[in-house]
Amino acid sequence: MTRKNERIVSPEFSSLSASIVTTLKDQILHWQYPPEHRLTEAELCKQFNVSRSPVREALRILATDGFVQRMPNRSYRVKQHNLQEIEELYDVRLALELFVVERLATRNDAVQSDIAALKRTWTGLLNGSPRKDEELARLDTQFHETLAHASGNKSLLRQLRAINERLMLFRIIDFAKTHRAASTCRQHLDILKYILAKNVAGARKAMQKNIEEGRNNVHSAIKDALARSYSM
Amino acid sequence: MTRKNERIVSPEFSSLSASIVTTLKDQILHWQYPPEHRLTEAELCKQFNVSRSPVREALRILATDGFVQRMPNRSYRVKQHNLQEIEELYDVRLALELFVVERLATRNDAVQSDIAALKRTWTGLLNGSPRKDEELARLDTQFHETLAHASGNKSLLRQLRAINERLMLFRIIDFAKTHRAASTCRQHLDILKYILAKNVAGARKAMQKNIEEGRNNVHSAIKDALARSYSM
DNA sequence: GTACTCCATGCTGTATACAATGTGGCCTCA
DNA sequence: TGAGGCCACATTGTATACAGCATGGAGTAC
Repeated sequence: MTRKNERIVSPEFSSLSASIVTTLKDQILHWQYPPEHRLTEAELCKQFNVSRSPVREALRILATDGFVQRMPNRSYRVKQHNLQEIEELYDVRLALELFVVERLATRNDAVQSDIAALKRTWTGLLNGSPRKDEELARLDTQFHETLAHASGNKSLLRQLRAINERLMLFRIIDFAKTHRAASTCRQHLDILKYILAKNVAGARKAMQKNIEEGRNNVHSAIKDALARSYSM
Repeated sequence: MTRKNERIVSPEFSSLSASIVTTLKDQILHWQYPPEHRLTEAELCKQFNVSRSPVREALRILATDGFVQRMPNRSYRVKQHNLQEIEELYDVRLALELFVVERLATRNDAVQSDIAALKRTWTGLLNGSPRKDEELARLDTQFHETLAHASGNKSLLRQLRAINERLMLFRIIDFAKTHRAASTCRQHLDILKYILAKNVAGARKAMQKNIEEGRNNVHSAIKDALARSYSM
């Protein structure tokens, strides 16, 4: 039996807004709201059974994280990522991650354990049973973020995380492509190999290939989707 | 004669919080508040003669922009950038800007006018009369952001701007170094030269040298400052 | 003198009331 | 019939009241 004023929000969060943020992010990522959907404060107040203060705060956070678009003195709307923006984010990833592998291949001080763990994981994935798209997308994200972590630059890692959060939607599309899983495994193992061999140029090339393949998959998938929606 | 309830905030901002944000940023950048200084909402309410709502919003924005540090359920404090964080930010700059010059040197489509304008500006600065540190820091920032703009990646430009905002304090330190102005001019002109010559490796090297010199200046200046403050 | 408890205080977190702004529809007038 | 002005409504911006958490100091036991 639910009491009238019971909170919908998960208890593991100290503040209401933080909980609202994660819930909304999750809902947006799972297409619960269509792009361009209008979000009003009052509506969310009812949905979460809280007052406007935490809802407002959550919306501001979502806006800076790029999940919703704020229109001053009007409402918010679920952000529609256009093709160009996605390409741009993939390029920023490229910039950051090429730097990461270069750093790792140049001075690999205390990161050997991280690299070794990744090697085990992705060798296992290459030979193991197939996984769900969403899980692969998550593991792929984890691979790239682990490398960034190993580079020791916390600021860079934070930026990369923010980008990956926004791209998660499209990474899932990426892994819907057949054979993408196997090719990702091989590419990831390549990257690790070059890092361990301290081959900077090779590591950069391997990383570039990996990211560009993802970008191309997403690009064509979205163009197909647009073409289909126009023809309807 | 000031009326009792007159606003201190500038009128060019639609919202109070936006005005508070820029004012506080400016004050923090000009050492109005010492690092670690505690900022309470009530105090700022009095200072700006507004209620807690816009002040709270402003503080959240400043926290995500890295100017203040939020301590949940406690107050905020003016962020003290330690040496490691600054180094990290310089590395993120490096990652982004190496990508930018590579892009510019590879496919320089419609950016010729931007590049040419920068060339004029910095040739003039090399031969012209000396400028103030703060103005040089501003011009330097502008140089790097113009290149990012010319690369056409709006997301990357936004990230770079955010970083530069945080680093402005230290860029001014950088240009306090004698001869830094002249060497910056030469390095900037070098970068432009290699871009126009479509020499990717040269452009990358030149950009790296320029950024690293700034980083080293800041590094030694801060270490000196710390040493002095410990000996007092 | 030290460590522990408890409470007062200051501050943020949340709720709600009021002000201001933008939008859409209706009405009027040419 | 079409354009422009005006008003009502929906929604955000701002102010304020109340709740709850965190800290530090007084007081007490040992």
